[in-house]
Amino acid sequence: MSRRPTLSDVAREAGVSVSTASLAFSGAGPIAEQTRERVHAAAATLGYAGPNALGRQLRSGRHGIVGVVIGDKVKRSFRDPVSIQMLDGLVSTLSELRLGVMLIPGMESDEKGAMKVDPLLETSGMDVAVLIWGAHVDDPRLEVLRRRSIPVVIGEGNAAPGCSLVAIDDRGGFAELAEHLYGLGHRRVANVTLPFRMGRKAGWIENPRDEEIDWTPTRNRLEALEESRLEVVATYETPASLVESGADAARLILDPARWPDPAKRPTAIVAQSDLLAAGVVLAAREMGLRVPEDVSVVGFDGVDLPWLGTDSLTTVTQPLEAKGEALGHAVDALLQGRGVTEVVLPVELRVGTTTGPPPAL
Amino acid sequence: MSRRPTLSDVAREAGVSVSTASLAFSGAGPIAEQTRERVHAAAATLGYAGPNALGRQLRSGRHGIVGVVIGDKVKRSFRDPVSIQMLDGLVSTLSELRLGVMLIPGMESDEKGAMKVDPLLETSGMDVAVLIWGAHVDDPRLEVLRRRSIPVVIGEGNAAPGCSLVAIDDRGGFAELAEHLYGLGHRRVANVTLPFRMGRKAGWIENPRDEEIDWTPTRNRLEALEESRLEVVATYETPASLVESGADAARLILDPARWPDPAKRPTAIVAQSDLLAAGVVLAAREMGLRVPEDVSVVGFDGVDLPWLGTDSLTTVTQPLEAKGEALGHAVDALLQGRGVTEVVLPVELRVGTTTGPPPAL
DNA sequence: CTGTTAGCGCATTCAT
DNA sequence: ATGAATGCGCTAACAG
Repeated sequence: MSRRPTLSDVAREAGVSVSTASLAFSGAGPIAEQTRERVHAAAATLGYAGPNALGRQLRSGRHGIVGVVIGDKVKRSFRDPVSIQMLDGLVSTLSELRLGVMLIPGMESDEKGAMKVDPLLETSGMDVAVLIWGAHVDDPRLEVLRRRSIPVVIGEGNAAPGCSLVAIDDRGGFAELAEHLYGLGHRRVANVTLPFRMGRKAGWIENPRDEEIDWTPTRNRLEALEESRLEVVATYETPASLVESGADAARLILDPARWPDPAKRPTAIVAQSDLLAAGVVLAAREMGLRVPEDVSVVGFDGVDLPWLGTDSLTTVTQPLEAKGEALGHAVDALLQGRGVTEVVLPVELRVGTTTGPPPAL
Repeated sequence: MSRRPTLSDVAREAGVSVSTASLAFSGAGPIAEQTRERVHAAAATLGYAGPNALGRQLRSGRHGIVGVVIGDKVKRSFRDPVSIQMLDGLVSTLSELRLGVMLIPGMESDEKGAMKVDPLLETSGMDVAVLIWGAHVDDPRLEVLRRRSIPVVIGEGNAAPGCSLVAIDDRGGFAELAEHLYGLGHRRVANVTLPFRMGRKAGWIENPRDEEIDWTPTRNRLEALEESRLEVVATYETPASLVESGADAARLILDPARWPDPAKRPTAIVAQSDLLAAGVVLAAREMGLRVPEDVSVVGFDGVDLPWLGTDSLTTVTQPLEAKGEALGHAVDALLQGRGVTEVVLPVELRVGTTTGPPPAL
């Protein structure tokens, strides 16, 4: 027999019924030790490697797979250590629940620029989907998932009806960051933001209040800063949380030509992520400015930036692995029928070496 | 009816047989346009979202899943852009083949330090497994996969019997790198290597030839350097391809106290990866040395290091995405029954700003 | 403790 | 062009 042996082959070889053989592997019922051994022996002689996953899955109605929608190409999504650490927590947690993580790029813009949902999301089998970077309004991915009745956990995004949510207190974090700067004596700051929504280009934002901000972290962090005691004298939107983008923004913001009146120039730059902030620091140095003597810089996330050398960013740390674990627990709750859950995780201000009092005029 | 509708529900609603309804969705047979529409209409009224993946999978014997074994925790594996870019090519290629990628951490050392294969690898359903960072001798993961008769594609590792392989010409690349340095006038170099095998600590290697090197990239690159016209005056093994590890190594290598006779000190540092090389550059600067005036540095991989500023590493670029695609094609070949394949991808020397003539004595 | 029976949802024969 | 029948591999009820 050249085909892969099945449970019934093993049962026949061991001289027992299929259901008994099944019990010998699953242990989900009473079985004589002797019988069990006989079945395993038969399995060994036949080279049977245990119950076939497909059969078990069909029977149980479970795929054992959680689709993780990263929302972009892998290399773009995972250039950011934030995603990776979160994914780490998620994978570990789900692995213990015997659930595998399937990566789904999520959405691609085709030639005409139209958004196309990844075919994997349309057809591939999964028990739950996790949108780690949230959903936007009228998100076509959410529609697909709803049509397929696949329950959804959203990380760090707009709460969507019927979806579980794991968020962080980024408003609170940004408020603390602002207070820290205010306390040091800063009054005027520039803001380097994350993208407002999908497919944005870099550029100045004249009036942030007039913009439609589809991406929750961006909106929360921006609003928290606007509501602080600091005056935001310039806002620059970046297309992605990348060092280069932060550096580009800083080069423009710190250009002396932009501030004919030194009394109006910002004394600190608030970046919405650590990668952006790192770019700001590098660009500032490149321009001959000292951080924090000439300009203070703050970020958000609390990721390790080993190449920043001896500096450490003043930032707000978010519990990335815990966020991944929380996503995993939300998945579990859904699968256990415990329904939709919502969690907001705390963040913490971490003062580093990139902030200090503003320079004297 | 509160349970999810099945194909037979749709068939009944449309007044056709199940097999006809199946054809209406798969298109794998002749069907009247009218009937097809009727079935789809019935599906719409019932809220049927297309054939259930589980049923189809059991029928076809295919999971539609490729297990990608990353060999460590996600955050450690993916701190390296090399893995990520490769994964990107792999995911894109497989996505077009309607195959999902399941992430498998692979192996963990338990409390006692014993290696334990990830349970997902033991039980989770997958059509093919990809070991992106190769296999070692007597790799327990390979044993598990062989027992389960899951075909295997190995990236960048030792060829294992019965497994497909996608490798790069890193020997050739390192030979070119060495020639480049030799041509500039260098004679003595220090070598900062990748780990020799799993679970290694950082440290000097007295005699590399005496060491058992379980990891192919490390071995290839090391041997190619040893076989070059350069004299390797010091070899330092790092525990991982990280900026910090490179910096640690460089601090020791460049310590003047180590080289009482300046005629013997290395004039260039050869790192086995770009991340290591970047760490070397940063540490050298920190120690007040100019690169390349005081010491030349080369790396390997050709990844983007935006935070290196205006410098660009002299390195060998490997086609990372193409490697991922090649892994995907190897998977496809296996699935199509085209059998085991082996590919070696070319690499290319890219001269940057971190190499120059050695300093005059 | 073990065997019998009955599906899980679907795609594929083979008839008609 | 459509329908009836079969089985992919397994597990859960139930009967013994």
